[in-house]
Amino acid sequence: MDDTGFRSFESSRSDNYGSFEFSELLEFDEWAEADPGVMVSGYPVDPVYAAANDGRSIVGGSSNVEASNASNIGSRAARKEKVAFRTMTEIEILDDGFKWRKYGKKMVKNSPMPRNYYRCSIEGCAVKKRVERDREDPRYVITTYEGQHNHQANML
DNA sequence: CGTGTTTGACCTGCGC
DNA sequence: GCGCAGGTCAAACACG
Repeated sequence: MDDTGFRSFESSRSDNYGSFEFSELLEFDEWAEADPGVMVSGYPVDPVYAAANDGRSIVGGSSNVEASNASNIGSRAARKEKVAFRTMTEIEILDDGFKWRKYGKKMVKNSPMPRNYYRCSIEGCAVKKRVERDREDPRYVITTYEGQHNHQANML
């Protein structure tokens, strides 16, 4: 497992996550902005959502999709990944092993609750995270990850 | 003293 | 071309 994250998550959690469980993967969009033809046909495997899972892997393994399409462009960051999923939890600050810095809050019309925008604190890491409450189920939190980390998640 | 959070303002894209 | 919604930035503040 030499992924970009997905480790060091076994002993940092508290009991706050008692009611923490993944409900379902809402949606995911991946697109190659350079060459749509090389787009991976699988699913976006961002180690992030597995890390936030406290041991229960929701997506299983397979995290080498980037090696498949990075062969013709020659540069990384050739594609963005957006992963959104709903989580049943009281807290909205899901600690996935990365350090997040909130950079904005916006009131969305679709939801009575404002949406929060987070960004990875590590320099060079352009991963963004968007946290918002489910409109129909306030006890659910919709977390959207965008991008991939280029460092270890071991920075707590 | 350093880091992270807060909040309003500003910018951009899209729809009409 | 204008308006709306969403997304981002930046200054000030609070906290460790």
